[in-house]
Amino acid sequence: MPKPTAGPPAPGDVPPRGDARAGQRRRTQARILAAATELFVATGYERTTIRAVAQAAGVDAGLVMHYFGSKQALFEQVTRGGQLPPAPSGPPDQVADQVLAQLAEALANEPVQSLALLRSMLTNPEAAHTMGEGTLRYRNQLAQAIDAPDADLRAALIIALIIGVIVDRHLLKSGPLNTTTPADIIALLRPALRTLLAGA
Amino acid sequence: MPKPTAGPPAPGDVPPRGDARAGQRRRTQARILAAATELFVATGYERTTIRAVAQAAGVDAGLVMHYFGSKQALFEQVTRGGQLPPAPSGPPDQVADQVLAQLAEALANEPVQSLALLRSMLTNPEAAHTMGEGTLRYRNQLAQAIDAPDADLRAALIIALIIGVIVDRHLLKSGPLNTTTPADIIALLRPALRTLLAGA
DNA sequence: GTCTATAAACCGATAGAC
DNA sequence: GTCTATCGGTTTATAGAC
Repeated sequence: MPKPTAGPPAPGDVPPRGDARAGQRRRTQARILAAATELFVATGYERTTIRAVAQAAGVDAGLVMHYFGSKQALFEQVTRGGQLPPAPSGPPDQVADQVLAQLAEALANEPVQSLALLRSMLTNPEAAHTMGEGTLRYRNQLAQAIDAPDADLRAALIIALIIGVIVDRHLLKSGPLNTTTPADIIALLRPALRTLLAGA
Repeated sequence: MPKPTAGPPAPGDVPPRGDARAGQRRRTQARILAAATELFVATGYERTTIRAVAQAAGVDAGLVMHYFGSKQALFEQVTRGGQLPPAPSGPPDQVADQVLAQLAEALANEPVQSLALLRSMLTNPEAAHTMGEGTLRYRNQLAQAIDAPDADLRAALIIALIIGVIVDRHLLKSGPLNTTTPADIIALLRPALRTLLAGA
């Protein structure tokens, strides 16, 4: 069956004036982007094909290329905006609560842009590089809130813990971490985080 | 240059008796396995090609298939034997030290079989499944050493922390975690681990 | 025991019809 | 604005020569 004809042409539609065309284009682009996000998060960069994205969005593969230029550019569009939270600051006492609040938020609502990056960070060089830049920024600001000679190392361990927890819950999904409420998780993590933040 | 002729034929060699052939075969298989391990660890399952493995081992691509049957079977051969440490037990007080000792060992010497699995666990279903089985076993035994109603969750968080640290050090390699001695790392981790293990 | 040749499938990307 | 057709490249895997 070479012609599923899903959606976009809309046989009995209004005559396409300039505005209607632009609107149609925006909506189709958004549908492609949503489908690409879902597939990149689910299977990673390498296993996600332009053809599969097009099929999931109900359009042709050529159209995806026409709108986004290349597979790499499409991936960058998906992961753009997946920036980490504004980075905690202030007195060391409050930093723990801020970090835990951000983690709880990430555990409750799936941050799809970040998940697309996380899924491919071990196998795609571009994803690894983008992730590295993001964590570097976050780590530096986190280290400033730690009053200890090994603040950098402590910040790095905190980030490793956070990434491990998020990966387990949203990506690996194997174990108790994805059936437990965020509140229960951060309650157990609070004392551990305190020991890593306690510099002075 | 279609004929690098690297190694195996050995022009002026002894006439291949039965034993010599078997020895040659074993050595060639070992070379292929070593090359495959290196590439799987470095770039993951999808980006590692049979052709690249063959070239790195100095043999032909057809020979790799002849010996191992398929790419998937080759990957299983590489990751087999990558079993986790015997799992800690005993009084809760000693468990922390045992886990930290195992982690220090994994941080010092790269456990290549485990690293091959870790590299591909987010993008390859088989790798994810094998990892899931391994961590399930380890988590159950670890939970038995924790005297608390939420022992399973605590064990899962400990594993998430360990995986996060190992991934950062050996795979991502971005940050202070891969330039710090294992002793310094586990020294910072000990108090955090204690809070996660403290059930009673 | 090792390699050559090739099959069969799939990919990203391009050019152009409608 | 959307789709058809296709090119050129790469992959795993097989069959068979030496």
